[in-house]
Amino acid sequence: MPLSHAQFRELAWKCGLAATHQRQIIYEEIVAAPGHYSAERVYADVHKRIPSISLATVYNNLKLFVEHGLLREVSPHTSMLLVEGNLEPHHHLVCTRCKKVQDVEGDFINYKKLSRQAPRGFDLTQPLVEVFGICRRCSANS
Amino acid sequence: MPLSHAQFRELAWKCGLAATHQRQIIYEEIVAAPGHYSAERVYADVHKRIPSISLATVYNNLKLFVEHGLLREVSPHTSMLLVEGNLEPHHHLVCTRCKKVQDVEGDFINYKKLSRQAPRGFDLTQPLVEVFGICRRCSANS
DNA sequence: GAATTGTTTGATAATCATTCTCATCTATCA
DNA sequence: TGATAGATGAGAATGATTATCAAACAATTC
Repeated sequence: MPLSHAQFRELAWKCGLAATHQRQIIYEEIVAAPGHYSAERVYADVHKRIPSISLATVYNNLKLFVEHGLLREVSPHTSMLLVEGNLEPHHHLVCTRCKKVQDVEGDFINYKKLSRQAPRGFDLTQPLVEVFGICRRCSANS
Repeated sequence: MPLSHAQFRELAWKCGLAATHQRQIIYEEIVAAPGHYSAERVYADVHKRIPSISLATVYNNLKLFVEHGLLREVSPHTSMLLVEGNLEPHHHLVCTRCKKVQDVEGDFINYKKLSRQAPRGFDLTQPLVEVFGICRRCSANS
């Protein structure tokens, strides 16, 4: 999904972010294919196109993109930053053993009940759910 | 909930773990009151009773207890190890901003649908669910 | 209850993802 | 053009966790 610089500039503009070359390449690499991307992975990919890129720049911009809603953080709770470009509502299945994350459709949740059970004031306008279990491969090896 | 050494020995016995003094105190400190305990917190509490305890020992034993089902890991996905003694089925509400975790009753999930939607082979026999949102305090400050 | 054997402990070093620092660079506007 | 704010790159710093390893201990056997 190669964006024109103008297109990216407009996107960044809406968020009040400067449309730098590094930002555009970082964004492109993530949006190019669906999936969950670690900072290291993004760094490796972007490094092929901008050899002088710094890992800190990747981290800075991933966090900025997430803050501004251009990317989604796969799990706001995880030990490793993972981002995804898929902004459609969906949830995640996480393997307790190997920590791998897979997407799952979300209509197994009764939102009415959930918000009734949540403490007053807890904002669930865009609830994101992570379901833990054991993936096929890990349950085979045990 | 002070356990006799004999009681703790029996508990450890079932898991094939030696009933050391350190282990008993660590376990007692967590089971004494409901709540989510970080390794540092447990270390601080246990340190009052066993000043020579090492942080590594706390980590080792928390992980062993979790492996053997004596404690539950609050989030298998988090950057900080948190454990709880509450083994009753329940789920967690996590604030995306401040990362604080609260308990929530679990019957907002349609397990039938969930397992239909999960990929074949994904083991959901004891699903643990984390729901992300924004806690009252954080949504007030924004 | 002493000897033996394997496990556990404590101190500390190592690891690893992430964040910080700061000098340099870049873009944009006055 | 020069000034100003923001972005970048290199590497050091951080902080939670893990690894290492000698010394201490628990459990089993005699």
